[in-house]
Amino acid sequence: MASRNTIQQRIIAEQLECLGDHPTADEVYRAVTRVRPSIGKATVYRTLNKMVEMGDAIRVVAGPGAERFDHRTDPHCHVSCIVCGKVEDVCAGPFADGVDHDAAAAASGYKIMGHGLVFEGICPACQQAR
Amino acid sequence: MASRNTIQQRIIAEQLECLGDHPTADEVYRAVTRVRPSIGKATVYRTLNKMVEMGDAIRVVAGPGAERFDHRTDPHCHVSCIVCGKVEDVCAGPFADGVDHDAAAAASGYKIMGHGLVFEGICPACQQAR
DNA sequence: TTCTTATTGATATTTTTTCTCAATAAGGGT
DNA sequence: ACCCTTATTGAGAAAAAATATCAATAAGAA
Repeated sequence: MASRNTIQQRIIAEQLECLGDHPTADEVYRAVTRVRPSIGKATVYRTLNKMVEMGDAIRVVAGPGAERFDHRTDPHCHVSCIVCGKVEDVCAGPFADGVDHDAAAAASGYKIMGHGLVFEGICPACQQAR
Repeated sequence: MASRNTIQQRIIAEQLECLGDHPTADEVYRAVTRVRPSIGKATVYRTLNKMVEMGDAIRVVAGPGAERFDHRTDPHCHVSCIVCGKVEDVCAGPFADGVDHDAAAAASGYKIMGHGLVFEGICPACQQAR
Protein backbone atom coordinates (compact mmCIF):
# COMPACT_ATOMS: atom_id res chain seq x y z
CA MET A 1 0.00 0.00 0.00
CA ALA A 2 2.19 2.78 -1.25
CA SER A 3 -0.05 5.81 -0.84
CA ARG A 4 -3.60 6.70 0.01
CA ASN A 5 -6.19 9.05 -1.38
CA THR A 6 -7.45 11.28 1.36
CA ILE A 7 -10.00 14.07 1.36
CA GLN A 8 -7.37 16.37 2.81
CA GLN A 9 -5.04 15.86 -0.12
CA ARG A 10 -7.87 16.41 -2.58
CA ILE A 11 -8.93 19.66 -0.91
CA ILE A 12 -5.39 20.96 -0.76
CA ALA A 13 -4.81 20.19 -4.44
CA GLU A 14 -8.13 21.84 -5.32
CA GLN A 15 -7.36 24.98 -3.38
CA LEU A 16 -3.88 25.25 -4.82
CA GLU A 17 -5.39 25.05 -8.26
CA CYS A 18 -8.25 27.46 -7.70
CA LEU A 19 -6.10 30.03 -5.96
CA GLY A 20 -4.25 30.13 -9.24
CA ASP A 21 -1.79 32.85 -8.34
CA HIS A 22 1.30 31.45 -6.67
CA PRO A 23 0.30 31.07 -3.06
CA THR A 24 2.55 30.44 -0.10
CA ALA A 25 1.94 27.37 2.00
CA ASP A 26 0.23 29.58 4.56
CA GLU A 27 -2.10 31.06 1.97
CA VAL A 28 -3.07 27.58 0.85
CA TYR A 29 -3.61 26.68 4.49
CA ARG A 30 -6.00 29.57 5.01
CA ALA A 31 -7.96 28.70 1.86
CA VAL A 32 -8.15 25.06 2.87
CA THR A 33 -9.33 26.05 6.31
CA ARG A 34 -12.34 27.83 4.86
CA VAL A 35 -13.42 24.61 3.16
CA ARG A 36 -12.67 22.29 6.07
CA PRO A 37 -11.51 24.00 9.23
CA SER A 38 -10.29 20.83 10.85
CA ILE A 39 -7.34 20.45 8.49
CA GLY A 40 -4.07 21.17 10.25
CA LYS A 41 -1.20 23.30 9.07
CA ALA A 42 1.28 20.43 9.13
CA THR A 43 -0.90 18.47 6.72
CA VAL A 44 -0.85 21.34 4.26
CA TYR A 45 2.91 21.71 4.38
CA ARG A 46 3.40 17.96 4.15
CA THR A 47 1.00 17.56 1.26
CA LEU A 48 2.41 20.45 -0.75
CA ASN A 49 5.90 19.06 -0.38
CA LYS A 50 4.70 15.64 -1.42
CA MET A 51 2.96 17.09 -4.46
CA VAL A 52 6.19 18.73 -5.55
CA GLU A 53 8.02 15.45 -5.06
CA MET A 54 5.42 13.61 -7.13
CA GLY A 55 5.54 16.21 -9.87
CA ASP A 56 1.97 17.37 -9.27
CA ALA A 57 3.08 20.90 -8.40
CA ILE A 58 6.22 22.98 -8.54
CA ARG A 59 7.97 25.16 -6.04
CA VAL A 60 8.33 28.72 -7.31
CA VAL A 61 11.42 30.33 -5.95
CA ALA A 62 10.84 33.99 -6.73
CA GLY A 63 11.82 36.88 -4.59
CA PRO A 64 12.33 36.88 -0.86
CA GLY A 65 9.87 35.62 1.72
CA ALA A 66 7.93 32.42 2.07
CA GLU A 67 8.08 29.72 -0.56
CA ARG A 68 5.39 29.64 -3.20
CA PHE A 69 3.67 26.78 -4.96
CA ASP A 70 2.29 26.48 -8.47
CA HIS A 71 -0.22 23.93 -9.69
CA ARG A 72 1.00 24.45 -13.25
CA THR A 73 3.69 21.92 -13.97
CA ASP A 74 4.22 22.62 -17.65
CA PRO A 75 7.32 24.66 -18.45
CA HIS A 76 6.66 28.35 -18.05
CA CYS A 77 8.35 31.26 -16.38
CA HIS A 78 7.41 33.93 -13.87
CA VAL A 79 7.53 37.63 -13.22
CA SER A 80 7.85 38.87 -9.70
CA CYS A 81 7.09 42.41 -8.62
CA ILE A 82 9.95 43.78 -6.55
CA VAL A 83 7.58 46.28 -4.96
CA CYS A 84 4.53 44.29 -3.88
CA GLY A 85 5.96 40.79 -4.16
CA LYS A 86 3.23 39.46 -6.43
CA VAL A 87 4.23 36.57 -8.71
CA GLU A 88 2.60 35.94 -12.07
CA ASP A 89 3.03 33.60 -14.97
CA VAL A 90 4.58 34.70 -18.21
CA CYS A 91 3.20 32.56 -21.00
CA ALA A 92 6.01 30.36 -22.26
CA GLY A 93 7.26 31.77 -25.52
CA PRO A 94 10.41 33.28 -26.88
CA PHE A 95 11.82 33.32 -23.35
CA ALA A 96 12.54 29.62 -23.18
CA ASP A 97 14.73 29.74 -26.26
CA GLY A 98 18.38 29.95 -25.50
CA VAL A 99 18.00 28.21 -22.17
CA ASP A 100 20.18 25.33 -23.13
CA HIS A 101 20.33 22.42 -20.71
CA ASP A 102 23.06 20.66 -22.62
CA ALA A 103 25.29 23.69 -22.56
CA ALA A 104 24.64 24.19 -18.84
CA ALA A 105 25.40 20.53 -18.19
CA ALA A 106 28.64 20.77 -20.13
CA ALA A 107 29.70 23.91 -18.30
CA SER A 108 28.85 22.68 -14.82
CA GLY A 109 29.16 18.91 -14.80
CA TYR A 110 25.67 18.73 -13.34
CA LYS A 111 22.98 16.46 -14.64
CA ILE A 112 20.41 19.11 -15.49
CA MET A 113 16.80 18.22 -14.73
CA GLY A 114 15.11 21.57 -15.29
CA HIS A 115 15.41 25.26 -14.75
CA GLY A 116 13.55 28.22 -13.35
CA LEU A 117 13.42 31.58 -15.04
CA VAL A 118 12.09 34.49 -13.04
CA PHE A 119 11.89 38.03 -14.33
CA GLU A 120 12.00 40.78 -11.76
CA GLY A 121 10.25 44.06 -12.33
CA ILE A 122 7.48 46.38 -11.34
CA CYS A 123 3.90 45.36 -11.96
CA PRO A 124 1.44 47.68 -13.73
CA ALA A 125 -0.35 48.54 -10.48
CA CYS A 126 2.85 49.48 -8.66
CA GLN A 127 4.05 51.50 -11.67
CA GLN A 128 0.92 53.63 -11.37
CA ALA A 129 1.35 54.13 -7.64
CA ARG A 130 4.47 56.17 -8.41
CA MET B 1 25.10 62.29 6.53
CA ALA B 2 23.54 59.61 4.41
CA SER B 3 25.52 56.52 5.32
CA ARG B 4 28.61 55.54 7.26
CA ASN B 5 31.54 53.23 6.69
CA THR B 6 31.82 50.81 9.54
CA ILE B 7 34.25 48.01 10.24
CA GLN B 8 31.32 45.64 10.56
CA GLN B 9 30.13 46.35 7.07
CA ARG B 10 33.60 45.91 5.68
CA ILE B 11 34.10 42.58 7.41
CA ILE B 12 30.72 41.31 6.26
CA ALA B 13 31.42 42.30 2.66
CA GLU B 14 34.86 40.69 2.85
CA GLN B 15 33.52 37.44 4.22
CA LEU B 16 30.72 37.30 1.67
CA GLU B 17 33.32 37.69 -1.03
CA CYS B 18 35.83 35.21 0.30
CA LEU B 19 33.24 32.56 1.06
CA GLY B 20 32.63 32.67 -2.65
CA ASP B 21 30.03 29.95 -2.81
CA HIS B 22 26.55 31.28 -2.21
CA PRO B 23 26.27 31.40 1.53
CA THR B 24 23.14 31.87 3.57
CA ALA B 25 22.97 34.80 5.97
CA ASP B 26 23.73 32.43 8.80
CA GLU B 27 26.83 31.07 7.07
CA VAL B 28 28.07 34.61 6.57
CA TYR B 29 27.33 35.28 10.22
CA ARG B 30 29.43 32.32 11.34
CA ALA B 31 32.33 33.39 9.11
CA VAL B 32 32.12 36.96 10.35
CA THR B 33 32.06 35.75 13.92
CA ARG B 34 35.41 34.02 13.50
CA VAL B 35 36.97 37.33 12.46
CA ARG B 36 35.28 39.46 15.07
CA PRO B 37 33.12 37.57 17.53
CA SER B 38 31.36 40.65 18.84
CA ILE B 39 29.41 41.23 15.64
CA GLY B 40 25.75 40.45 16.13
CA LYS B 41 23.48 38.41 13.95
CA ALA B 42 21.11 41.30 13.33
CA THR B 43 23.94 43.37 11.91
CA VAL B 44 24.77 40.66 9.41
CA TYR B 45 21.19 40.33 8.22
CA ARG B 46 20.76 44.10 8.08
CA THR B 47 24.00 44.63 6.20
CA LEU B 48 23.39 41.89 3.66
CA ASN B 49 19.97 43.30 2.91
CA LYS B 50 21.39 46.75 2.55
CA MET B 51 24.08 45.50 0.20
CA VAL B 52 21.42 43.96 -2.02
CA GLU B 53 19.51 47.22 -1.97
CA MET B 54 22.62 49.17 -2.93
CA GLY B 55 23.48 46.75 -5.71
CA ASP B 56 26.63 45.50 -4.00
CA ALA B 57 25.33 41.93 -3.78
CA ILE B 58 22.47 39.89 -5.09
CA ARG B 59 20.00 37.59 -3.49
CA VAL B 60 20.12 34.13 -5.04
CA VAL B 61 16.76 32.47 -4.91
CA ALA B 62 17.60 28.87 -5.69
CA GLY B 63 15.97 25.86 -4.19
CA PRO B 64 14.21 25.65 -0.87
CA GLY B 65 15.67 26.69 2.46
CA ALA B 66 17.36 29.82 3.68
CA GLU B 67 18.09 32.70 1.35
CA ARG B 68 21.51 32.91 -0.22
CA PHE B 69 23.69 35.85 -1.11
CA ASP B 70 26.16 36.36 -3.92
CA HIS B 71 28.92 38.97 -4.08
CA ARG B 72 28.98 38.69 -7.85
CA THR B 73 26.66 41.29 -9.28
CA ASP B 74 27.41 40.83 -12.96
CA PRO B 75 24.79 38.90 -14.88
CA HIS B 76 25.33 35.18 -14.53
CA CYS B 77 23.21 32.19 -13.71
CA HIS B 78 23.25 29.36 -11.21
CA VAL B 79 22.96 25.62 -10.89
CA SER B 80 21.46 24.19 -7.77
CA CYS B 81 21.84 20.57 -6.71
CA ILE B 82 18.47 19.11 -5.82
CA VAL B 83 20.17 16.48 -3.67
CA CYS B 84 22.65 18.36 -1.50
CA GLY B 85 21.39 21.90 -2.02
CA LYS B 86 24.70 23.31 -3.17
CA VAL B 87 24.51 26.35 -5.46
CA GLU B 88 27.18 27.16 -8.01
CA ASP B 89 27.74 29.70 -10.75
CA VAL B 90 27.41 28.81 -14.38
CA CYS B 91 29.62 31.07 -16.41
CA ALA B 92 27.39 33.34 -18.40
CA GLY B 93 27.35 32.17 -21.95
CA PRO B 94 24.84 30.82 -24.40
CA PHE B 95 22.32 30.61 -21.57
CA ALA B 96 21.58 34.30 -21.43
CA ASP B 97 20.59 34.43 -25.09
CA GLY B 98 16.91 34.22 -25.69
CA VAL B 99 16.07 35.71 -22.32
CA ASP B 100 14.26 38.65 -23.78
CA HIS B 101 13.28 41.39 -21.37
CA ASP B 102 11.32 43.31 -23.99
CA ALA B 103 9.25 40.28 -24.87
CA ALA B 104 8.62 39.55 -21.19
CA ALA B 105 7.64 43.18 -20.62
CA ALA B 106 5.25 43.08 -23.54
CA ALA B 107 3.68 39.84 -22.37
CA SER B 108 3.29 40.87 -18.73
CA GLY B 109 2.93 44.63 -18.60
CA TYR B 110 5.71 44.69 -16.03
CA LYS B 111 8.66 47.02 -16.21
CA ILE B 112 11.41 44.39 -16.28
CA MET B 113 14.53 45.21 -14.30
CA GLY B 114 16.33 41.88 -14.46
CA HIS B 115 15.94 38.16 -14.26
CA GLY B 116 17.25 35.11 -12.50
CA LEU B 117 17.99 31.85 -14.22
CA VAL B 118 18.58 28.81 -12.07
CA PHE B 119 19.21 25.34 -13.42
CA GLU B 120 18.28 22.45 -11.22
CA GLY B 121 20.13 19.20 -11.37
CA ILE B 122 22.44 16.78 -9.64
CA CYS B 123 26.00 17.78 -8.95
CA PRO B 124 28.95 15.55 -9.89
CA ALA B 125 29.53 14.47 -6.29
CA CYS B 126 25.90 13.47 -5.74
CA GLN B 127 25.83 11.65 -9.08
CA GLN B 128 28.69 9.48 -7.89
CA ALA B 129 27.03 8.75 -4.58
CA ARG B 130 24.39 6.78 -6.49
C1' DT C 1 -15.88 -6.52 8.83
C1' DT C 2 -11.13 -6.69 10.43
C1' DC C 3 -6.43 -5.54 10.24
C1' DT C 4 -2.42 -3.05 8.94
C1' DT C 5 -0.29 1.10 8.61
C1' DA C 6 -0.26 5.58 5.85
C1' DT C 7 -1.95 9.76 7.08
C1' DT C 8 -3.78 13.18 10.03
C1' DG C 9 -4.29 16.99 13.71
C1' DA C 10 -2.58 19.29 17.59
C1' DT C 11 1.21 20.95 19.43
C1' DA C 12 6.04 21.46 20.37
C1' DT C 13 10.24 22.63 18.32
C1' DT C 14 13.50 24.18 15.11
C1' DT C 15 14.94 27.40 11.77
C1' DT C 16 15.11 31.80 9.64
C1' DT C 17 14.37 36.59 9.81
C1' DT C 18 12.99 40.89 11.70
C1' DC C 19 12.21 44.17 15.50
C1' DT C 20 13.34 46.96 19.76
C1' DC C 21 16.07 50.01 22.11
C1' DA C 22 19.81 51.62 24.84
C1' DA C 23 24.76 52.11 23.85
C1' DT C 24 28.27 53.09 20.58
C1' DA C 25 30.85 55.49 17.27
C1' DA C 26 31.31 57.82 12.26
C1' DG C 27 32.11 61.85 10.38
C1' DG C 28 30.81 66.82 9.87
C1' DG C 29 31.20 71.30 12.13
C1' DT C 30 33.87 74.27 15.19
C1' DA D 1 41.30 67.99 18.97
C1' DC D 2 36.74 68.19 20.71
C1' DC D 3 31.82 68.33 20.57
C1' DC D 4 27.27 66.93 18.41
C1' DT D 5 24.18 64.74 15.75
C1' DT D 6 22.41 60.59 14.46
C1' DA D 7 23.44 56.27 11.64
C1' DT D 8 24.69 52.02 13.14
C1' DT D 9 25.43 48.41 16.34
C1' DG D 10 24.66 44.39 19.74
C1' DA D 11 21.86 41.63 22.62
C1' DG D 12 17.94 39.69 23.18
C1' DA D 13 12.98 39.35 22.31
C1' DA D 14 9.69 38.39 18.95
C1' DA D 15 7.72 37.21 14.65
C1' DA D 16 7.47 34.27 10.69
C1' DA D 17 8.16 29.97 8.33
C1' DA D 18 8.85 25.22 8.27
C1' DT D 19 9.50 20.72 10.38
C1' DA D 20 9.18 17.03 13.95
C1' DT D 21 6.58 14.20 17.42
C1' DC D 22 3.11 11.08 18.49
C1' DA D 23 -1.34 9.31 19.75
C1' DA D 24 -5.66 8.96 17.13
C1' DT D 25 -7.88 8.30 12.79
C1' DA D 26 -9.20 6.17 8.62
C1' DA D 27 -7.78 4.04 3.58
C1' DG D 28 -7.82 0.18 1.41
C1' DA D 29 -6.35 -4.80 1.11
C1' DA D 30 -7.70 -9.27 2.91
